[in-house]
Amino acid sequence: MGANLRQVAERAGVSVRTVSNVVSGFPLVAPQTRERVQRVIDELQYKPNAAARHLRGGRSGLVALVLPEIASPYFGELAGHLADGAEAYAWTLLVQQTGGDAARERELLDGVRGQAVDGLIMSPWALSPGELTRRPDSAPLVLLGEQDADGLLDHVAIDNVAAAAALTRHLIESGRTRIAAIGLQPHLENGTAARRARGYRQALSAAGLPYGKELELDVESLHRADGAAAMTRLLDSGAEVDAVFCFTDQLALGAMHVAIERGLRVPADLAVAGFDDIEDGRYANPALTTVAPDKAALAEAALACLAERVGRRDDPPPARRIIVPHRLEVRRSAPVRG
Amino acid sequence: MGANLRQVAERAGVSVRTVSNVVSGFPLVAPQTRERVQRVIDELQYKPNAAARHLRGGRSGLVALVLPEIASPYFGELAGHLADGAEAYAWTLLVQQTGGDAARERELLDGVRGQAVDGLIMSPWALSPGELTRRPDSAPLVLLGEQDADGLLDHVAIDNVAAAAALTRHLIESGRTRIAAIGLQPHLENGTAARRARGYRQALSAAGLPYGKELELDVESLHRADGAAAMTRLLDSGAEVDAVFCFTDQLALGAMHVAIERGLRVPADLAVAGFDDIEDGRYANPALTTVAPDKAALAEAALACLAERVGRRDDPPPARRIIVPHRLEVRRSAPVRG
DNA sequence: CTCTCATATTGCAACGTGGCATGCCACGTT
DNA sequence: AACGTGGCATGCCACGTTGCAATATGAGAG
Repeated sequence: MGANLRQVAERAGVSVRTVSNVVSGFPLVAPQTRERVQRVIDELQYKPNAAARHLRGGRSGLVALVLPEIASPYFGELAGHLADGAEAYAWTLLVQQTGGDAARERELLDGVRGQAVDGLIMSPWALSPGELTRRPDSAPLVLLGEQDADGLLDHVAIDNVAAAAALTRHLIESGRTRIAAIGLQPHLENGTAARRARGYRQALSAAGLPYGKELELDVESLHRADGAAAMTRLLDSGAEVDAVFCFTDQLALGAMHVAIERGLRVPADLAVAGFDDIEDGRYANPALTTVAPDKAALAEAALACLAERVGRRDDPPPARRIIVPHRLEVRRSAPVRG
Repeated sequence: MGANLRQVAERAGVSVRTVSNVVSGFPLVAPQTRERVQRVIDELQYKPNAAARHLRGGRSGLVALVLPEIASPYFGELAGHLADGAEAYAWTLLVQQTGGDAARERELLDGVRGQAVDGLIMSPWALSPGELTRRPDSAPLVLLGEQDADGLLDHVAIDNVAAAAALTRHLIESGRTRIAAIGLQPHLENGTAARRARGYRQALSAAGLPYGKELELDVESLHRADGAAAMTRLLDSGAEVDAVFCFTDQLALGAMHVAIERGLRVPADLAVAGFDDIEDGRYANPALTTVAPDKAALAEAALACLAERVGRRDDPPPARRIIVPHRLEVRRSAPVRG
């Protein structure tokens, strides 16, 4: 165990309180006292005790990141930005995986580690907006991804409908007419897939192109294997397609892998596009066309939003819906002219 | 704020201590008392206060995972396993990124968040074995990756020399004779790259094949971009090669991307192999041959090792070197016969 | 009816910190 | 010389929990 305030105080010949004042930067300390105390602090390598500070002050300096899976590249990259950004707020990030399980999401929502966090940043999958809203007064919460709980909970996201529509338009403009979608998740409350599907259909419909059940493939989860399985189903179904819009890059990479293994040329025979702009997509063969959310901005906005809410617990600001920018990344898998 | 022990005690008409006994499962509590207290606990939704427990008991229930970059797929997957496994020990994982920076590694090694963690699991890059060993009596530490600090610090790893040699032998057996290596990091204290290089050279030398500076490419860091840059250098150098062994899958994916963009056929013209078995490699085009460390075992071993050390702080066990299994994953990028 | 013993419950103290209120001293003013 | 002022330092307490030791209760034996 390291030294505590009392030991520093005894050694410096001052009271515990004075040492505390020095440590916390309280101005009314005589320069020479401050210096003497500081010397003893350095000598004994005193480090403030986080537990005591937390108990006394009610702040732990911890923020929980609650997400389905940290191993997923999108969340991994986001977590990286969040961990970096958290430093500016003197926060440390704590990772909690839900696996997309409703019970686990509920449990973590109610209280991560017995309320020991200052706030939560959560990417909900299985929980409905209603359940997200109906929660006891525990730590402040900021959601990642658009939520229907608009006006009730803070959330930070990109405009999924617009982004999906833009990407679909890009496929149409490049000459594709039979465009399938992979990644619908009707079993999840998380509305992200539904929003991307809406943008996809809007764009097709605006261009007078067909869409319908045979071109829309559900997935259980968002791993590459799910994308691969969906692509297999699509190809086996005999449906005529010249482009596939996958709702995440991981799905797209799995789908593209199967297409290539089956002898299809990407993009000549089949254009493939994804969503998320994960690093893998950039170096895939061919490189993956995708929607690139500004992840750094997403992370920064989530932290700033949470910080504001934590700072004003007595006088809570109204719930905010923060939309961060995205851009289309056109790469070889679905080029401008294909 | 939630209810505390005192409030539960008053309401249940017992002492604070008895409520504590109920909560902690102390056996000497009369069944009906236990039941009555439990009812009040449920009523008030009492949740133990983590800060107070931490202050009183000295255990925070937190374990810091200190690594270069959480967004890197290998570390992301490992973190996923660690977070899952941590639950069995009632631990929560806390993520700290170093970016491979020596100063940052040193700082985190000395004390993450003012000693507020029960232990550290760290993947050092820039710190020398000496510096790792020479540290004050802070939280127990388990290192990921082989370390020269053998006998002084716990570490959990695979046998890098053997794995690299096995992979190189596989390339040789598949008929390759000019085998390059991408991924040496002479500027880092972390000996992993050096170990893989040693295995690579051993296998080449045993087969009577050439190796040397022109076939060994340094990288600054381990991103796909570094692999891509190294491959560009290699191809531009005019060196004759028919296989490339990259010391991580990320490097391999970057390298393979460049090779394919340059019109090389993988594996016909150039076999590419990686190391780590990240999910991207499995679905790359072509799928990446690699060394697959047993990441779940790695995580489990690290946690078990740390748990033992935390449990016996007064009577510390001798430092352990734990080697977990790996296997060769032969895929299309470097098949058996190519 | 008392003594013993096991079971059940309790009060006290302490973990290290920071808010609050107060004490002390020196210095300048009346 | 007495008084007020402001800078500086301090003691006490509470945050919520658990280890320790002590006490209350009831059953069974002598």
